[in-house]
Amino acid sequence: MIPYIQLVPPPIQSLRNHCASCSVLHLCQPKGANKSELHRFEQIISRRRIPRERALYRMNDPFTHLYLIRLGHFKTYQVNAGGAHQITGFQMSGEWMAMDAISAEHHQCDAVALEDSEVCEIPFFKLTKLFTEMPALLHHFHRLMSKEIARAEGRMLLLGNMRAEQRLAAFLTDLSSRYGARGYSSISFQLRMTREEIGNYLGLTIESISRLLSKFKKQGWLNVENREVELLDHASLKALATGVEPENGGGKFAPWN
Amino acid sequence: MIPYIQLVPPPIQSLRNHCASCSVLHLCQPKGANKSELHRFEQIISRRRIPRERALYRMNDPFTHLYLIRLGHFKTYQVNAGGAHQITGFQMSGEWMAMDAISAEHHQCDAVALEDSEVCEIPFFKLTKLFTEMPALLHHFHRLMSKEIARAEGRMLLLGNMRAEQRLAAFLTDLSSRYGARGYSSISFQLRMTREEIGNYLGLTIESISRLLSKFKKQGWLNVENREVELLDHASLKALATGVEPENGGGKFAPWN
DNA sequence: CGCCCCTTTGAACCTGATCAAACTGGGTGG
DNA sequence: CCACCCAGTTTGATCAGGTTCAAAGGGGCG
Repeated sequence: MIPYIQLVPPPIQSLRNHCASCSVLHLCQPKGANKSELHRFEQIISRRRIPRERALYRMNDPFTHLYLIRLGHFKTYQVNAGGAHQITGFQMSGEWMAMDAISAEHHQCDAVALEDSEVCEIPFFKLTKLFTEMPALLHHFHRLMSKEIARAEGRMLLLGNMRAEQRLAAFLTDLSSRYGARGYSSISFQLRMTREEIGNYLGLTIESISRLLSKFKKQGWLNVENREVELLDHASLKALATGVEPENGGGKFAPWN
Repeated sequence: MIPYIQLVPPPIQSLRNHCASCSVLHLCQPKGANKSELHRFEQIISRRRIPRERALYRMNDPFTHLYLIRLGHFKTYQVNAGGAHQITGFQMSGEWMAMDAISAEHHQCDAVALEDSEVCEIPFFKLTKLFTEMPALLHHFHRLMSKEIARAEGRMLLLGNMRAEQRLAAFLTDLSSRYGARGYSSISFQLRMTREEIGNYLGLTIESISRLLSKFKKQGWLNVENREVELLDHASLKALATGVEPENGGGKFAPWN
């Protein structure tokens, strides 16, 4: 286990009740939420710090809370009967976790912090009570869940249809746009995960990821040094990711063309 | 386009307002829904027939309704910029569709009937109004959406982790259990989709599907004749699907073992 | 009966996996 | 301070699963 600096937990007071000034408020709450609504929300939530490599929850844990990442990055992965891992997602600030657990009432995957992180912990039962009085919040919640389904469908397209190059390009442009949406640079960012984790996420091996990064670098599409990435030719990466191949229009997996 | 028998639309009366006797009521409504609740639900829905090969909705159509399949089978698929298709799911009676469209307010995929089918059409806006008065229905709806996310994650594991054999075994055992849950035989059923569609769904080619079916047949695990399937050794298929390989415990993509 | 689509089967090929080894950078201990 | 260590990464060589290309074999419907 890699050593890391254990954060000293601050007094609990400083970790509560500051929704109005929260940096991910716009992702957590619907537009136009008023003060009294925020206040109600504040009363049911609590904040929690998760050190790097630590699990927020594990598969089969009973489901009680939803989580919203305030700060940091997580990975979620499933483990099958044979012990093989599959990373189902990398989550960053403003993104929700554990919505897949509502149905079975226990968690469907492990959620592990990729760096020291902080989450908002939202008791699902209490949240549903709020829904009856705050229809805008309910609708917002439905959109969030729906988005999660749509996102998963996009990954099916990636894993079922794309070749290795396309997968990595899609991965990088996805990260890029998500950082952009958070006000960070969309062309220069740091990978929070290892090559191995990227490979697992994309259904490829670590060697393939390494080779592809070298290839993209050689083609002048990006710079990469350790975990520091700089996208130099976003257009080419995006074109590759969206399946618009210069050579032939379609790619090998396009039986209906 | 394959010709099909166009059903003569029955009088609209016979297609409405029979929730209490609906064969998929238990999948549509929460347990213990009472008569008055059912009646309210009946008032907002309508039934609709979709002939084979016809689309229920198409990608980018504006989202207005959710759909519940009463009878028949559908496939949903996305098309990327390069024209490549990816089938994201095969849906059967009692399953919901279009929950991925709530967020973007337009459909994320095409939904096409694999045979003459009948759906329940549920106006989403009116449904949300019911939620405020019927909390059990709301919770049921949340479980449905959550289940959809969990199902998608399962497919990620399949597409990212499993080899061809495992994918097909997982596909067959999944169908088996779903038919079983509907009161049909779980060992003998008819495939509603072509080999090509199965291949696309599993990220494989039609030739691979054909070869694998032949192989399974040769191993005595199943009988298959055209679209008629009979599972003879469900246990072996299940073991293969869940990643418990007899040779080595884990499979090639298990870097953390 | 004959067409057409779907499917099966065979052979060659290729992408990405596997196996192997060297390299890197940061942390540790002498 | 430097040698060492270790995990993560890069790069090379070989291998193989699954695709691609090709052609023949049904089955259903006109």
